[in-house]
Amino acid sequence: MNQEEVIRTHSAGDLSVKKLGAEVLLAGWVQRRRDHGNIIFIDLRDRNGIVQIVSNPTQNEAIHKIAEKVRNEFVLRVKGIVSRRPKGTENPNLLTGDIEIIISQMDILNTSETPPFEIEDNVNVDEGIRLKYRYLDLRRPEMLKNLSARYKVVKTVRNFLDKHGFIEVETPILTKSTPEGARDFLVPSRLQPGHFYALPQSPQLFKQILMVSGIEKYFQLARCFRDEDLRADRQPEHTQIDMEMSFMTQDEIISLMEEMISTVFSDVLEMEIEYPFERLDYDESMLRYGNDKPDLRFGLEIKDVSDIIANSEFKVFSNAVNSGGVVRSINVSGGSSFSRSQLDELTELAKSLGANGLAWIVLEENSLKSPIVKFLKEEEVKQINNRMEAKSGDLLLFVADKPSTAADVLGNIRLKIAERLNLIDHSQYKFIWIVNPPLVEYDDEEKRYKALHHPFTLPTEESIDLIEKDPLSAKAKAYDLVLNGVEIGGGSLRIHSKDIQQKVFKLLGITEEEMQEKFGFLLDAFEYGTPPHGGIAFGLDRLVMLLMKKKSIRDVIAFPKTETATCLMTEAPSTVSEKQLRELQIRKR
RNA sequence: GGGGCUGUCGUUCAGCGGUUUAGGACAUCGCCCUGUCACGGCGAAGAUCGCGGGUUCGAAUCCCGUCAGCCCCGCCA
Repeated sequence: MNQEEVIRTHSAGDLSVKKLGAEVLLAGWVQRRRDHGNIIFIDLRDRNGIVQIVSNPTQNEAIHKIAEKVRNEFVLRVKGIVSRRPKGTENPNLLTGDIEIIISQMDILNTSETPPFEIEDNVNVDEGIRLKYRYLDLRRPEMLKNLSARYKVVKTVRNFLDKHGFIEVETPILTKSTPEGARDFLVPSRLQPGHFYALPQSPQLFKQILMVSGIEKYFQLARCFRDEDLRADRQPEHTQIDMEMSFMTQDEIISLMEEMISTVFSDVLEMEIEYPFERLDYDESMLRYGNDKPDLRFGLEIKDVSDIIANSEFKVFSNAVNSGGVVRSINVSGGSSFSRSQLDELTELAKSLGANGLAWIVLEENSLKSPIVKFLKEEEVKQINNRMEAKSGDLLLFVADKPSTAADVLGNIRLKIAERLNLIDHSQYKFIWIVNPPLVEYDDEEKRYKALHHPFTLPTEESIDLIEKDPLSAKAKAYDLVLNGVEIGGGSLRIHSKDIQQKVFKLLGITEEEMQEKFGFLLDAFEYGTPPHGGIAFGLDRLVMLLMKKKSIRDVIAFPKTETATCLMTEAPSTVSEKQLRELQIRKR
C-alpha cells in the first residue's frame, strides 16, 4: 500500500449501514481471524468497537496471502467497501453486525506475539498477569470504559467547579514532612544533604494558605501519597478532588457538593440522584452501624440493651455495663436458620476483632435456644426481645464490651451477615453525610489525643471551651460523605485564628518548637487577615470504583500497584546505582 | 507485624502419598474446510507442579521455611 495522506478515515466501531457502499480506510487490531480455507474473516478492533472484514481469494489473491498470515493483535490497515452482509449472516451480537468490509487493500502495520490472555471482557485471568501486561489489559473494552468514566467524572467536576467560580491551582509535590497522619514518602535533597522533602499526603496546608491569599474558591485534582499498607480501596498514591472555599458555611459547602455529586451521576451514569442526602451524627452512626461509614443498603441495625441488663445476674453482661462498657445487639431477621458452626464462625470473627465472645439467642417457635438465656430473667429476655423487635425465627447476637469494641465488632458482623444472607441490593446508591464528629480521640498506645479528622479542623462554637476542659466531648465542624459503606469524601470548616489553632496543637501534644518548625508559616499567615474557610476532598478513585461497580480501585487506575506496593509492569520500586546514592549522600545499612 | 485464600503447560482448571509417561479446556503450531462470528474437523507441540529444605522405599500431593498475588486486622490525621 502506498503511503497516503491519512492512515485511516473511519473507526471500525462507528461503521453502520449508513455508510453502505462507501470506501473506507480502517486501522486497528485483529480481535480474531476465522480461516475457512478459502474465505477468511477478520474481526478488526479499534477503540470504538469491532467490524468484520472479509477476504475472498477469488477477488484478490495477494490480499488473501496477507490475510492468511494475520494473527491475534496484529495491527492492520485496511481499505475496503462497506457492504451489507449476505442475508442470514448478520450478527445481532455485534453493533456493526449488519455490515462487513470487502477488502481492496491491506497492510500489516505491525505484528504481535501471542498475547498471554485474550483481549476481551470477563477474562478469567490472575490479576498479577493483568498488571504485568497492563498495556494488553487496558485494551479490554471494560478497562477502556473505566478509564473513560474516570475522565468523564474529572471533566464534569472541572466544568461544575468552573461554573461555580473555582480556580484550579497546582500545589507542590515536593513539600515538607509534617507530624500526625500517615507515614510520609520521603525524597532526599541533593543540594541539602541530610534534608528531605515529603510527598504530600494532601494539599491541606497549601489550600488553606490559598484562602489566606484570597483565592476564595480553589480546587485541584491532587495526587496524594501515603506510605501505608494497601487494600482493595487504598493505593500508595491516589487522586483527590480537593477543594477549599472562603466565606461559606458548612451547609453551603454540603449542598454545593450534593449538587456536584448529582451532576456527576447524571453526566456519567445518566442517573438522577436525589438530594439533599441524609445526615447522621457521628455518634449515632457508631451506635447504630458500628462505624463512621455505614452501608445503608440494608438494615441489621445495632441497638443498645445495656440498661435492661445492667443489674442482671448474668455477670458477663452486668459487669461489662458496670465497668463502663455496654451490651449491644443485632437482630438477624430469619437468622434462626444459622447452624451451630456458622454461629461458632461468627464468634471466632468477633474474637478476632477483639471481643471476648459473642452471645446469641435463637428464637424458635415456642422456645429459645441459647447458651446464655438460663442466666437471664424472663422479664429481661422479654424486654430485650421487645427492644430488638425480635420474633420467632430471628437470631439475636450480643457483644458486651467497651463501647468502641462493641461498635467495631457488631459493625463488622453486620457487614458479614449482610453479605452472607445476600441482603445488599447492588443496584442502589445510598449516600449519607456523617456529621458532628468528635474533635479528637484518645490514643491508648501513644497515650495522647489524636485529631479525628486533622489538626486544622474547626471545633464547634460550643466546643471551643472544651478543648482544654473536656477534649473528648469537643465536636468538630466536619462532614464525611459515605456511599454504600465507603467513605468517598471528607471535609471540615478550618480553624482560621492563631489562638484556637495553637490550643488544638497543644491538645495534640505538639510542642511550641514543633509548632514553629512545622507549621510556623501557617500560624504566621493566620496573622494577616485569614478569612473563615472550609473545604472537602473526594477520593476520585473510590468514587469511580463505585460508579463502575468495581470491587477495587485498581480497576479504575491505569497503572496501579500490588499489595506489596510493586508495579508489576515497571517492577518499581527498584535498586539504584551507587553513584545516585553517593550524590544524595545516602548509605544503605 | 498478624489472620485467611491461592500458586500445576501461554492462560484457566483437574490431579492432593503409588498404572501420572502430570489430565481437560482455551490459546499456539501444522493439515483440511467459501459465510463464519466462542467457526468447524483431524493432528502436533507445550509443565524441572513458585522457590528452598525436610518426612518417606516413593512427594505436584504431607510438614517447615520462603517468595509472589488476592482478601482482611493493625496501620491509613
